[in-house]
Amino acid sequence: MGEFKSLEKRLKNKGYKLTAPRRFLLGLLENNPGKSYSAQEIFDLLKGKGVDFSTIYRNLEMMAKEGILSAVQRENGTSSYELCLNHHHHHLICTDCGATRCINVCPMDLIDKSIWEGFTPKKHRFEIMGLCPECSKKNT
Amino acid sequence: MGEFKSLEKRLKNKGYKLTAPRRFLLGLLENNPGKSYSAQEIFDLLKGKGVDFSTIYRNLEMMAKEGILSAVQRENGTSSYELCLNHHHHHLICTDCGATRCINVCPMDLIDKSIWEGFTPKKHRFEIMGLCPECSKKNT
DNA sequence: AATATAAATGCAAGTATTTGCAATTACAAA
DNA sequence: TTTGTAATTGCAAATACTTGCATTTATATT
Repeated sequence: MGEFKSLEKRLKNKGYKLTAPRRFLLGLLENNPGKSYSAQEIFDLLKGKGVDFSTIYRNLEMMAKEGILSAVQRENGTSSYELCLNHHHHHLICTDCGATRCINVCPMDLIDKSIWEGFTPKKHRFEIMGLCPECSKKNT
Repeated sequence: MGEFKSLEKRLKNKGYKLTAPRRFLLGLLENNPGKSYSAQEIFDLLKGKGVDFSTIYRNLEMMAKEGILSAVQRENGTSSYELCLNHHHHHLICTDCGATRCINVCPMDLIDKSIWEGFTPKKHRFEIMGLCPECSKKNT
């Protein structure tokens, strides 16, 4: 709740308007911490609110760019998004049920700086696909 | 050349037919080691050979699954592919000119095993986006 | 509270990706 | 070599993703 309010504030501080679609979107993510959704999934969940797909799509991209959401690439290449309340982190992604779990290790902190050889790193992507504890048991 | 022959053999050994589109595809990648191409780029380069886009698309996916090609996700989400002659590796990707360079460090070797907590890792993705040495200079 | 105005939305069109299927082709077996 | 058969292809249709633009809406200003 407090967190939710502050997310709306963050949007406004960055100069964005606080519209109904954006409230729905943040509300959904806020009420499901740790879950990540694709644009299509959010569209389905918000059916009845009359929000257009493209609006969801554009807002997810915008919020990811602004650092309000973090984007996770699923195995099939589609992007999913979740609230990014904390600091920089990566994800374990269950290929069976889709659950994600944050991990705090970042390979950029671990690798040897000598590999760059003139390359200037800006961003990176690191995701681990596999089976979550529950699905690991199921699939034995 | 020798390598090329063996790639065709690997396809046959796995039970795939050696068709004209597949020869074109492997030939192109073989002649441009270290370069990675999207399906669309290969389609454009093979214009005149009369190969359908969907054929290229499906073969790239197939060869990636078979470990003949390695798939690299570009920043915008589209997949590009390159010959995967060596062992497991990751990439530096220039966001300006698109060049890729292989690196041999793998985060999976570096991270602490205690993070799994019941999760069973199967695959992972690790890519570093930034500017290659040339583009680093250009953009100063 | 009314108004001006720039941002955001919904719609529809555009592009890109993926799939189903009938026709074709590689290749194993005769 | 010819033939049979399943894999593969090209085409076209179906999805999925992205964008342009006229209309609407949030909000700063009066």
